[in-house]
Amino acid sequence: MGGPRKNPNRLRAPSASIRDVAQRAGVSIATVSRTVNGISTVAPELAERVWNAIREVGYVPNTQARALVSGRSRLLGLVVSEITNPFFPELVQEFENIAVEQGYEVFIGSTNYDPLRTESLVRRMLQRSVDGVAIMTFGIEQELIQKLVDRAFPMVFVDSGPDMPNIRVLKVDYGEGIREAVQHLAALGHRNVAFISGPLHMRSAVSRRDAFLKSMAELGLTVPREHIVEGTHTMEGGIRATENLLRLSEMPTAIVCSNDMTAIGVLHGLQRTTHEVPDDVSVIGFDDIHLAQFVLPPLTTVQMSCKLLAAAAVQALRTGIEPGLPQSQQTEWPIPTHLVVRQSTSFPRGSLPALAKTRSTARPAAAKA
Amino acid sequence: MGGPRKNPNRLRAPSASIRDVAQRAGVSIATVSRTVNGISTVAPELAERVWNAIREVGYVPNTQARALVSGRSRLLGLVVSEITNPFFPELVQEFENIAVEQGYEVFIGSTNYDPLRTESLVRRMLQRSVDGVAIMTFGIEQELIQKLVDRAFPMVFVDSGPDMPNIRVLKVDYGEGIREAVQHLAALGHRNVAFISGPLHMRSAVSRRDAFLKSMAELGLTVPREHIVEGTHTMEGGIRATENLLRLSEMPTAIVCSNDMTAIGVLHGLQRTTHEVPDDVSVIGFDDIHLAQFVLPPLTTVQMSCKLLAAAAVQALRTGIEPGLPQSQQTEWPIPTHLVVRQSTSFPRGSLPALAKTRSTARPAAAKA
DNA sequence: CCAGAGAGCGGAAACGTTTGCCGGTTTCAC
DNA sequence: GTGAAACCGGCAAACGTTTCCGCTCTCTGG
Repeated sequence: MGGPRKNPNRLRAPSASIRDVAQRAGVSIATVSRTVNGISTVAPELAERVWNAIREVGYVPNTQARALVSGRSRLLGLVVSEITNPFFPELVQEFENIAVEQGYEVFIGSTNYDPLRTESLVRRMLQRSVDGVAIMTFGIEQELIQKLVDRAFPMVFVDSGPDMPNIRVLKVDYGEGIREAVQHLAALGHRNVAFISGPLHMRSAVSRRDAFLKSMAELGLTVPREHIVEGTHTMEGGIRATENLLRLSEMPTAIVCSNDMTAIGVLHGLQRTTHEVPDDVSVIGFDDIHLAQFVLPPLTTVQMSCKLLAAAAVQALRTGIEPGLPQSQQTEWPIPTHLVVRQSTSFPRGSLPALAKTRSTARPAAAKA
Repeated sequence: MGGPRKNPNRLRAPSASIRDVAQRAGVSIATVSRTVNGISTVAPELAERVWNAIREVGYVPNTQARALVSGRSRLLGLVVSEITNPFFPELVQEFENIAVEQGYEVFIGSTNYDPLRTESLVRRMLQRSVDGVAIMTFGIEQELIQKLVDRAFPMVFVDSGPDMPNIRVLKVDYGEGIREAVQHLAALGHRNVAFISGPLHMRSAVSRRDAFLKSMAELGLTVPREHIVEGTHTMEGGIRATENLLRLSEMPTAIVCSNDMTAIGVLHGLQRTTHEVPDDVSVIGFDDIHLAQFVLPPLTTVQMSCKLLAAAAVQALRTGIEPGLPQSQQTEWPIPTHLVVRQSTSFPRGSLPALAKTRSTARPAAAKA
């Protein structure tokens, strides 16, 4: 009978420990441990007895003790830039699902673009001894990263991490999806396409803009400088940028946005000034957040799959954490993007009026290069 | 010089331990521990020496070991219903800020309204031995809760927990804010006000609807049954509910919604059918999510402060965790709600046209009972 | 001058695991 | 029948803390 506990000042009655199980099953704690961890050198009928004992005493392994002795916490850090931006909760959700599936727990934190906050966040993660961390944001202090790299700490970046060994990077193929978007517009007859970028101090925002310019150039389409406006990746930014575009002498017939929130802002900005989408102006977003399906009109957008992103991130981290895994040498993980055509894009205003009537049935598919 | 570690198969080089500090400072590990934990029986100059040593060797206490021996993880569980619903990220953010401020870390999980998922989530939290959990959602299995109650496990519910001892409840005062909303509308001249509720299996949704009916009754205003429609607390639900209201012979001049996403859906539904807000119909939301300020028109809404909610939740949990704290007997924590007037409400269509012109300057403040 | 109290510090036990090592039992080929 | 090999399972040493207990001083009061 498990004797009385020695330490009287603990908070709550501790639950059954490995010793209780061992006693009940009539084996040593080592055998219980091996059984729980699925180590094959335990005889089947003994394992059976252990499992029964575990069920009977209601044993739950103590994570702290496990982590302490094994040096692994089975905890993954996930750093996002702001959790209140609709794209991130979806990512967090998927990341968590996948991590849990693989037996990990997730430690989430958002930086709010604040370097100090970021630093303290990473520090807190290390203090909780996460096994690795996925940095899905930008602007983290170089110095802090260097420290982690030196300790061979598993890290994953999105898009473009610092160019260091032992760092894995999820390479999002912006070009692919954005080319599809541009070609979709071109196929519809648009020549005059504007782009609202994200804040240009973000490398991902720059990548998206450059992908847009490249795709336009490929089709021999020029983009006047005033048709590239800098937004903020928020609805407000989209609204403001739209106001600027509306003031132009030659308004574009289509607007491509660096993310969906911007595009939704554009939708609002246009509706406010009684421009119809897509009849007067076509709008394309980027990300394919959940909301994109439910705005009016449903947003045509370039999908960057949260699921793929999350799955790649978890997988990449695991290759850094668990030595035996395949792909452990892979440092770049490609993430595809694709156009999803909904109802915010159509023929340019005034062109092909006959076809425009039947637009909803005659939706052209995205053109492939 | 700290001899070589015994266990060769750990992942990464362990960082400095309490022993390294002790050695460097020429004291025992007990003294280091006492210094770190601010126990006053350490002589000042010794403490000084210890702190120096800590800085020199870059010591960071090992959370796992701490938790193992002290029985406390300084980890709080936070269960929300769906992280992708814009209200929750804001709550999560605030909760995290406050928890971290008080030296806790947060273990977030979302149930997606799935009882199975909820159960496994709570189980995972217990396995990570959280010190307490805030359940900001509904539909959790009674049985599971009972188990936790039996273990005197600190828990906080929003709104209405099971009526059990040792459970703390954040009592949101829906009546207050909703009365302000209704009186604001009545003061503007509205008599004919509809309500779009949340899913009625949620007790909070029922509470909000009842608060609305009560406030209307207080003013002697009747609400025909078809002016109460059930939504889903999502944008889609708001759009659908609006479509239903528009089909009615007698359309309401104002619509109060059970949450902001619903109200935003209503905005879309009305714009789609060329009804102007607020000139044709006034709309009021609930929650005051960040987005509410940025839709067009900016949404008049009842604010339920995330910050207050989060602060109360953390504080209530702490009273259950740390024995010495004041307020430890308090089981109900009141959360006030208040109307925030923006631009989605105005005089009813057709009435007071002269005043309506100057509406933006003549905005009436919320009436108090 | 001495007894007793207290302050300040160190030794060591405990927390609940994982895992290296070793000893015992079986199996099988010769 | 014997030896080696394979297989299983137990012992005990870690992991890095907190905290109890007891020892040594330094005061203080008588």
